[in-house]
Amino acid sequence: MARKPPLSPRKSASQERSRRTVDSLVEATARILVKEGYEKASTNRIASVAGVSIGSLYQYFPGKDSLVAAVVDRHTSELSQVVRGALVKAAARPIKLAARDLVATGVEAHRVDPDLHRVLSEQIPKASRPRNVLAVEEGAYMLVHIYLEAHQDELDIDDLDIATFICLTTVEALAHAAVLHHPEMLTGETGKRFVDDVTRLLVRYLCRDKG
Amino acid sequence: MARKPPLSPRKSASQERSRRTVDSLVEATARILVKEGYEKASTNRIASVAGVSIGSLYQYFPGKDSLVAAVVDRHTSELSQVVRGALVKAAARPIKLAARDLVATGVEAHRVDPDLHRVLSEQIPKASRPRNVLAVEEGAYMLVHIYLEAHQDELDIDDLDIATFICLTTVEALAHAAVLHHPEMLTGETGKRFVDDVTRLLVRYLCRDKG
Amino acid sequence: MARKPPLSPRKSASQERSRRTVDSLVEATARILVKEGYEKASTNRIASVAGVSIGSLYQYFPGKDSLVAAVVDRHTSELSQVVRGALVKAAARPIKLAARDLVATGVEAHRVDPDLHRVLSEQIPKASRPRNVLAVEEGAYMLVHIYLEAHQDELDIDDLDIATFICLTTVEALAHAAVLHHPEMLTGETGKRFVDDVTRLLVRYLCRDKG
Amino acid sequence: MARKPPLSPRKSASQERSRRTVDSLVEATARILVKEGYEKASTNRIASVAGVSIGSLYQYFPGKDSLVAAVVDRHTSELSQVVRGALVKAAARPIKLAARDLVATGVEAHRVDPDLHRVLSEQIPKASRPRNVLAVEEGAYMLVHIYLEAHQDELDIDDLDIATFICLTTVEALAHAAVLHHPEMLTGETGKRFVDDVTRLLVRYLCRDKG
DNA sequence: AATGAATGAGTCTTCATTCAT
DNA sequence: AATGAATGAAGACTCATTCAT
Repeated sequence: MARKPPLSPRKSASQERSRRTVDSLVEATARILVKEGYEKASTNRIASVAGVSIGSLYQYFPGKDSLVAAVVDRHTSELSQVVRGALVKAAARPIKLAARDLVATGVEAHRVDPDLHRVLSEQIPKASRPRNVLAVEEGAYMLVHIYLEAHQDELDIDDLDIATFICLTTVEALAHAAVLHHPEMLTGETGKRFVDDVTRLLVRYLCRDKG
Repeated sequence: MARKPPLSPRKSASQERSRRTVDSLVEATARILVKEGYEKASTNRIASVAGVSIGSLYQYFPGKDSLVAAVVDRHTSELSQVVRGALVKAAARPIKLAARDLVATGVEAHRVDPDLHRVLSEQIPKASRPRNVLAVEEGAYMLVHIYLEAHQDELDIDDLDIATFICLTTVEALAHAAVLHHPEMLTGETGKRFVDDVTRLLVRYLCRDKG
Repeated sequence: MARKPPLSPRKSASQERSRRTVDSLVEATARILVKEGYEKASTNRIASVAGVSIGSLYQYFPGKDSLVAAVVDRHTSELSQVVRGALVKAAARPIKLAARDLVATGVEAHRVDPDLHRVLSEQIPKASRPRNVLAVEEGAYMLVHIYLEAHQDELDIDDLDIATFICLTTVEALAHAAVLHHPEMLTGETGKRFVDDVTRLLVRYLCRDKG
Repeated sequence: MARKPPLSPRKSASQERSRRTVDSLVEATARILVKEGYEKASTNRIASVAGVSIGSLYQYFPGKDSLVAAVVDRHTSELSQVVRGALVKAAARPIKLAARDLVATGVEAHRVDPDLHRVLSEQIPKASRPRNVLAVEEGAYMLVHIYLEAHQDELDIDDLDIATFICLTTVEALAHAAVLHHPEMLTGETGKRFVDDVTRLLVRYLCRDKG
């Protein structure tokens, strides 16, 4: 077995055909991951599902992990779009509404492609996660941090770092667990109640007096 | 590729000598997992690190995942002892104290063997997780559920299931993230503040009026 | 133990290079079978004797038995050519001559590659025998059956099936035993006498009056 | 894997208990051979089916092949009893009857334990066949040879060796093929006709004028 | 650029056999 | 004598990766 190759693609597919090749490879990887899991995702398999020769695969990706990383990247970008926009909007609203937005956004994000999300979170060695992911997390962190800072006078908070960490971790974990393990908790009446509850969790935690 | 072997051990070593063999195998698996990760934990490697022949390994474990499962089992048992006792004690106390206990217990549990815990939670295919784990989770769920039920009149809660889910998921996630990603947040003054904050998060969420 | 892989090859080598690879694998298998027997014919051994990597072997053959089957196939095809032609010719001749042809053909067939034939008949699990073999046997059966049917009036036979079975089984067994266990019986004067005798055996059995 | 050990048992089980142990081992081997085939007959398996420790197995048998050889031996002895007696009796009768006896004996012999016989003849490397087998074959050969010699004046035979060879090989092959591959040919009316036919095959071959 | 044949290190697993108890 | 834990050589097979065409 050869040594671990780098995670980034080999060349930025400039030409049209190349782009299509790269896309089908990433797409094939995602499909295999979802339908058959990480173990079954061998490079040969991926190439064949993508309708591309194994040689070409290695023309664009230095190795298996790089493909997985590309999938993570792509998925993260999609999340990013959902999250970034929503968060920026929320930043302009008062706490109670902003909190609700944050929660809703968390759930929304986890719903982008739950099957893929599950595989990525359950089967992919965290080592393969590219900078991308961190970027999003840090972005969210900063936005929330800044928001809390700006509203500090309305809030009952000592340590902004801790508060930011708690809010984000909590929302992420609840959205994640709800979408993946208790999807029934997100539909109908219960769904509304769940979002209400999580929002209340945040608001009461953050605000000076009772919410 | 070989058929997926079952997760449960092949025979439970009765004689003294074989118990030692089994122990060193499980121990070796844990060490490799922590130091080199799931991928490196091949049966040959495990056997060699355990100072045991590969044949003996297969005498007691049908395959790699069964060994990993044994490690998870062992670790879960250790957690279990910490958690179970603490939770039962907490069950007898008023909410504010109980909440603090819950939080402390969560942090405590994650501190049992953080390195191992990290590997197990980040790299082990969920499929390898044995019944054991679920048992503990369900146990905790029940305890909390019962507690909330018993204190329902003091609380501001509509849906007990949602509340239980939120409390446990939140505490778990925060303890997990804190121990693994922000250990500095758990020491000294900040540490105290962190536990305070999380406790407050729970209490304010649960209780009727201001916390 | 690995799952029993199928007997048929994985892909039929289209390019020049791969055809050579496949050929040397089959050839190597045959050589090992003859020189060292079935047990020694491991896939690694075969690949190494063929001067081919083990990976390539598995690219074309799903497992050991598939290689053996290919050898059987190849040998059977060679036999087939000898037998088919001779039998068809014999079909046009009167009984006494046809019988002698049948016997001679049987001996001839067993002489194609006696060493290989011995191994194949003595050491190869019948399960590894491909469709091919049956085809030849059935072909011969049909030819003889039809021949006897056509000459029924000259013959002293009640049950055509039994007669066909007896003739073929007998010739096969005698040719086989003679070639493999008593080659001396097939040379010079004795050889002639042997063929005469077997022919007489058939003719007297089949014909109405004295032979 | 260790070198090929000898084929003969280690010690003649003199004591009662030893005898039972040896018997159950041979019996277990036979059962496994019949029910699961040669490949599945591992020494550990045999010992466990025999209800004997693997250590004890090696106390009595130097290796796996020795066990198989013992099974062959046992089976051959049983055949031997059937064959020897019948053949000796037949030796005192005129040709036509003797021939019929020979044929009947052949069929009878193959019916002793057809399942075991099939496995032994199809799956056991001929190398494992002990002296025993040869002894029976040679015994039969001698008896027939002597018989033909004694009746030479009634017969139409040049070469006694050839004739003996032909008779025995033919009967063996037909009985074998009939029992194993066409059992339906041995029952009822067809069964009688089959034996008649084979007898006629021999008689006409051997006798001076038409049979 | 694309192709796909070839590679071989490395994994899993079995099983005949030994030997300490 | 019996036991069964331990051994490890050997075999089957995969899959990431290279490279000649």
